[in-house]
Amino acid sequence: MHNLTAYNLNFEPALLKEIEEVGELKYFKDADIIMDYGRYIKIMPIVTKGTIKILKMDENGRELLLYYLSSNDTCSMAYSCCVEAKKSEIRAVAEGDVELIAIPNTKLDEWQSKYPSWRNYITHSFNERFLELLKSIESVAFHKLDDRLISYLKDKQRLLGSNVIKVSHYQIADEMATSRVVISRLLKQLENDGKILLYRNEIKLLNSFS
Amino acid sequence: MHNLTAYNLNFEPALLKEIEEVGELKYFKDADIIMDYGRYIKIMPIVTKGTIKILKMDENGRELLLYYLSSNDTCSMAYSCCVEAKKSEIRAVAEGDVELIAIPNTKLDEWQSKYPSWRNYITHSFNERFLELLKSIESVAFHKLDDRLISYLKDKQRLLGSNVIKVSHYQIADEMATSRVVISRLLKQLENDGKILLYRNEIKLLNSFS
DNA sequence: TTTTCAATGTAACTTTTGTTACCCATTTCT
DNA sequence: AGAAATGGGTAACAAAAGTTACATTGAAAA
Repeated sequence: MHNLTAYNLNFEPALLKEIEEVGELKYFKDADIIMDYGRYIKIMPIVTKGTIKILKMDENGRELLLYYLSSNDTCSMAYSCCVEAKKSEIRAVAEGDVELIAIPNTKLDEWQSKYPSWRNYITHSFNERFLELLKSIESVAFHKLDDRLISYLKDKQRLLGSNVIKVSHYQIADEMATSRVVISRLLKQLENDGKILLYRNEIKLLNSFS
Repeated sequence: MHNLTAYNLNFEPALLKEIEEVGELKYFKDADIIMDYGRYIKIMPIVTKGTIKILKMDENGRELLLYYLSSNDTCSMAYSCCVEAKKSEIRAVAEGDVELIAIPNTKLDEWQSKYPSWRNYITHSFNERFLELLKSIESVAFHKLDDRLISYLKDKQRLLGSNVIKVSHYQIADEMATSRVVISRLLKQLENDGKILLYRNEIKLLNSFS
């Protein structure tokens, strides 16, 4: 029913059966906050449909988009928070409709001892998230805003599978932890360079963009 | 002999025995590169003495200090690289003399199924490293250089257990991915504010610093 | 339709950071 | 000792990013 095999996770039948039994399907809609700063987490999510964005916030309320989770992904933060009963340091927000399987924290360690495929999955997830954080650090530490903006737009493009990105300058500024004026300025520059077209709440990436 | 119990790791006796058997003690001296970009990793280190710094490098050769590993810590990157046979994305460098136990990659998964304390240790390590990366991102994304420099100095202070930090402006600039002139300028400002004293290859943090 | 509001454009200015260039002092090498 | 290398101070300038302020435009609500 949850049909995780379809997504190439290669879980053992016995594990799939257990997931069927204890995993609870949950649904979220655009902009729903799935996980938040300082909140305790009692379930580990496995995303089955849609996209979740993971954000880090500073004391002054500015945010930074770290990475996206999509089908088959899980949140490593959630895993260790569950197992160690710690508070979340990040915020997870639904981008569009999201479906996920919620695994109760009581099962996580148990499955680690029983199922090699579960161990693989957890290790693999941690590694992927780790690499994404490294990419994120690289972006912020080594690249200027114009480059980062281009990366941001490319990520959106890949994620949406479309050259038309429906987003306001405010949203971009938020997710990149800068101000709207700066983003507008850089976007206008990209438009002047013939790489994008700007409309209200919409950016169109031209062929010359990539 | 390796005496890991002394460090509060709470491994089961049977696991300690296995570590005694297969773990190999390795020694490094200041500035030795323990792990490097693009290199395959076949062992997982558990630090028993000294400090290791973990760095990320960009295409142009600039580096950024991510965090330190000290006694009882392990490198999560190493763990997943071992298990998944992937190349390292980071560089690990000894700060002073370092002793570590090298665990062969063949044991990592096996112990996960056999020893709850090993699972705890791995999960805990991943979480700690994850949180350090988040701190690192927060620093670079949300804070200005002067704040970051103060954090840098505080970290060194804590690590060395001393108010006297033996380091050149060049080194600081390297680890913070900026230029020497900028660091000298900011340090001089801190000195003028009466927070530090500057000498050749040495910075003394005054009481008013913290 | 008129009003209201959110989204964007843009100028002018400040602050922060990076760069270049050249200085002097100390240490190390020959 | 003299030469060379390293570490640090500082000025002057350039580039990048942040800030403030205000105008314009399009969309939605009254």
